[in-house]
Amino acid sequence: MPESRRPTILDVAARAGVSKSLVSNVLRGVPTVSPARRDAVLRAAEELGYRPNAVARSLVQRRTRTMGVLVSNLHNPFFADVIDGLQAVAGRHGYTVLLVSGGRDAAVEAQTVDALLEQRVDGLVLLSPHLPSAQVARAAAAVPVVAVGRRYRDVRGADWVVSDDDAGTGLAVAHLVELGHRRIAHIGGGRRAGGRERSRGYRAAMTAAGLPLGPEVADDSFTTEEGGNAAARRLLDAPRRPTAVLAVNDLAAVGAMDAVEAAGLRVPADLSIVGYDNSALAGLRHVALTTVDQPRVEMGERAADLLLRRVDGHGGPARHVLLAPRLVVRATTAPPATG
Amino acid sequence: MPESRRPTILDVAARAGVSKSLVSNVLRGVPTVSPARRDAVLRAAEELGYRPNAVARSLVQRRTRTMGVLVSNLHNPFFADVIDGLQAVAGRHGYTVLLVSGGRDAAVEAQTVDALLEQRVDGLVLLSPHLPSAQVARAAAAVPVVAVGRRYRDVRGADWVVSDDDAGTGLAVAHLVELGHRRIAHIGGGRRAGGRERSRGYRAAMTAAGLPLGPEVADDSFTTEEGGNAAARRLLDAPRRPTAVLAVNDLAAVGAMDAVEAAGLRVPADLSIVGYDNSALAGLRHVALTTVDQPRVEMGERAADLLLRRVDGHGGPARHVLLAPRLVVRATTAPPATG
DNA sequence: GTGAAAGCGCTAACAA
DNA sequence: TTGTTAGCGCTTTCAC
Repeated sequence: MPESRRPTILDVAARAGVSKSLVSNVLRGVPTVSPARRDAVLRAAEELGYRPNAVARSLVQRRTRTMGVLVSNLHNPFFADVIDGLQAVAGRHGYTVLLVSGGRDAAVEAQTVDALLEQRVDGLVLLSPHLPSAQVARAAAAVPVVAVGRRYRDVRGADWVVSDDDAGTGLAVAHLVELGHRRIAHIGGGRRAGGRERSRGYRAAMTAAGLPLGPEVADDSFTTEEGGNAAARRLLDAPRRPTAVLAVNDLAAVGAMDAVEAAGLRVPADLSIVGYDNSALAGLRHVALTTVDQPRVEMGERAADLLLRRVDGHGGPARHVLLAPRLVVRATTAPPATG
Repeated sequence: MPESRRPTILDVAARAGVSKSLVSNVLRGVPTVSPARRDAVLRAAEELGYRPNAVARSLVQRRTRTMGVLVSNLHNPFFADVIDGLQAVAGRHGYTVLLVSGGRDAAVEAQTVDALLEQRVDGLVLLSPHLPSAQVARAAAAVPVVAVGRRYRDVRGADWVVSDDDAGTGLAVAHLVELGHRRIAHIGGGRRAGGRERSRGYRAAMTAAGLPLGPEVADDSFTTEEGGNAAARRLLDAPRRPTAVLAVNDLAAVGAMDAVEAAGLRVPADLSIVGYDNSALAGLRHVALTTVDQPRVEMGERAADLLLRRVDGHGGPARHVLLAPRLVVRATTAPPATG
């Protein structure tokens, strides 16, 4: 039950028998306060259960020491690690991270950004792949903005942090090639989940290895388990069956595994499969998927760094951070069956 | 790039040639404003890119129209749905949900609650199973508090919303009994993840069905895939092998599935397995786990309802909401092998 | 060392 | 219908 009225700095001052500015000084750790008064103030605050009002402080300081974070969808496990990284750095600098979910709806997302801006967050981190550039630009006109996982090339002044998806699929292809695979199929994600970059990396790496491309299928819908399953069924129908499949993400890879097993083939003996994201799913022993890991926590840390720098008034051109992914080899890849 | 100084209501007033209270009236939709002035104000606001300062508004109104939500761990997919429910109801009432993660650390969590309280959130939703009662009581002294997924019996004034775990495992046992199982083993979660209630429900249902209890193992560590795997290996060593296993959660169930298969048995032909939570994992075709679903979204909605009621000044004794779980039958349960 | 006073950007009486 | 005024709870000069 909330008490009748919450104590203010004036109540503390009255009880300690000092002025409110003295209370403020004590609470902010100003050193030029006599020990006696300091104790009196601290005691009074304690006794009253005084809690400073950050709203009032923010108003006069014209900064809230909060960073707003917009995520489109809390179900995407990718976000959790990024936010952990964000929060670690933010906390170290006395910042609170205010997380809001856009609820996967473009209109709601725009509103949500506005709400954050009205709350006067000192900066904004965007973890929403489908926020339109115009919205981002609008936000960036008000506060520093850094996007994670998506490049906003057309927005001046927004920093971004992404991981190098081109390189990631390159890593996967290199691994398969090293195992001896030559017919490496690809399930692409269309425009979703870094689909463009990942497919491009696949092609570049195949070409670099002197291997023929394909078979390759791609669609926005292939980023789910169902989609990966459907895609894999199509690939298995190909005249010469591939010996390995590189999927756009882990979910698609798991869907593909099922299709392969349903076709009476074994993973990895008959067909190797590589995913992307190193999600919790991939790490289950029941799945044990070879996959590509994005440095999610580091992405969050770097994003927070960039934002805090801007918030502290450092200007300059937009900064872009490209982080290297890492291959995680588990049990779904092996040399191709001979013959 | 943030502009030099953000426009205030005074800037808008000056540009529109009216007083700041008139601007305030227009922006708040007060009806007694002449159309001409209204248009002038709206135009001025638009031209200046004016965005109301919620900090100032909150200060004078002594309410922020925000609800703080503490989650202990963003990786737990349980939270995402609850928050979706929370946000849906909150949004409908003009409230913004401020989500913060406690980072799985008790000290950090306490600080985080304090930060939320200093931000003067109008109410608090606790989605953190291990926050100590003392903390909750402290918070509840300042603002309305509702806990989700945990009962705080010793905290006066905190509402809570939980799902009926006793009934949930009861449902699972009933399903297995109906299939013809009589030797139903149980992997308990100790004190974690509703372990107490779930194990109690298992025993009650077994007894009610006139079946002998056990074999049963339980430990805090059995709530992970690894733990479920270890637990299942122990159960399979039992003199008379059970024909079904009820696990404390989906992760443990998946771990158990692996142990069963590693022992050369098939699920569900040789052994049925039931999980708990209906996580995304359970729904994968690769897993297709029979499990118990908690009404997560509804839990969030109810929590928001309770909180908003309190925020609107409705007092009265603490309210407790107990929601019914639901059995989701998939492919890991079947009649026991005869003989 | 301490206190008085001004003001952050807004809302909400109250006057005009 | 519109404007004036007094705060909301705090920080921050600036005197003393």
